[in-house]
Amino acid sequence: MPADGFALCPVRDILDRVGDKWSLLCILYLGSTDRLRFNELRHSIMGISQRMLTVTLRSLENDGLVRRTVYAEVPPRVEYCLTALGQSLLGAVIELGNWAKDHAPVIAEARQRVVAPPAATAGQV
Amino acid sequence: MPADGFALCPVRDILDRVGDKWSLLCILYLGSTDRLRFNELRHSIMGISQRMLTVTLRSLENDGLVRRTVYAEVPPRVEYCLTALGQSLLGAVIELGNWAKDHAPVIAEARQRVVAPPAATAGQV
DNA sequence: CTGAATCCTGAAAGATACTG
DNA sequence: CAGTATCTTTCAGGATTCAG
Repeated sequence: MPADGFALCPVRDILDRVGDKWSLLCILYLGSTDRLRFNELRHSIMGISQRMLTVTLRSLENDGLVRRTVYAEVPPRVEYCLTALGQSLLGAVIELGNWAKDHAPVIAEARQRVVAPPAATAGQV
Repeated sequence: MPADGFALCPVRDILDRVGDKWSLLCILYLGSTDRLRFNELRHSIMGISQRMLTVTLRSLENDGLVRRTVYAEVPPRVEYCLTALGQSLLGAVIELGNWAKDHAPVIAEARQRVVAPPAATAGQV
C-alpha cells in the first residue's frame, strides 16, 4: 500500500465510502422522504441486514451525510434524515440511478453477448 | 417515490459493477482522453495493480462501457476507449467526482468531529 | 424498537511469477 | 507491452446473540 498523494485521492476516498453495498441505497431512500425510522428504512431496503443498516448509517452519519435523531421514549425511536450535505449528494446519486435504470437493458444485452458470442464470425478479433 | 424495491434493483446491479474500487477511476481517466494504452492507464491510476487493471477493464468491456482494440504488432499494443455507452455514463461520474472534490474537506471535517467530539456539549443528544 | 458485540465465510484485491 | 496464472491476505457483509 503506497503512501499516495495524488489528486484523485478525494474521489477515491468518497467513492470508497459511497460505493459500498448499501450507502447509495440508504441515501436514495432517505432522499425520497423527510425522515425514516430504523425499521422503516430496513423494510424499504429489502435484503439489508440489521447489522449492515446500522453500520451503513453510522458511516454516513460520521461523514455528515445523515443526521440521526434519538427520542428519549420507550419504546425507543430513532429517526434518520439526510443532512444538507447528504442532499447535495442526492442529485448526483439520482442521476447515476437514472442512468442505471435507463441503460440496464443495454448492459444486460452486452453481458449476454459475452457469454454467447457469435459462433460463425471467422478470424475477426 | 421509490416504494417498490424492485425498481432499485438495476441500480444495485449497476452500482455493484461500477462501484468497485477502480471502475470509476478507469472511466474518469478514459473519459479525459480519446484513448489510452494499457500502461498509460496503469500509470495514470497510480496504485492500481496490473492484475486489477486487467480485471477492471475486462469487466467494463463486458458491460459494453469500454472498447478494447488490439493491434497485431510487435511489441503488442492495446488501446482502450469509452464506448458511447461509457460516455453516456461519464457525465454522472464526473458529477460525482466533482461532488467528491468539492465536499472532501467538509467530509474530512465531519470525520474529525467523530474522533474528537466536543466535550462540553450538554443536554441534547 | 434499536442497536452493539462476536463469529464466520466468500469474494475482492494485492503480490509475485510466468508468457506470447 | 500486455497480459495470464497462482497464491495469500484482507475484509465486507451475513447470522446470531445480547442489551438498554
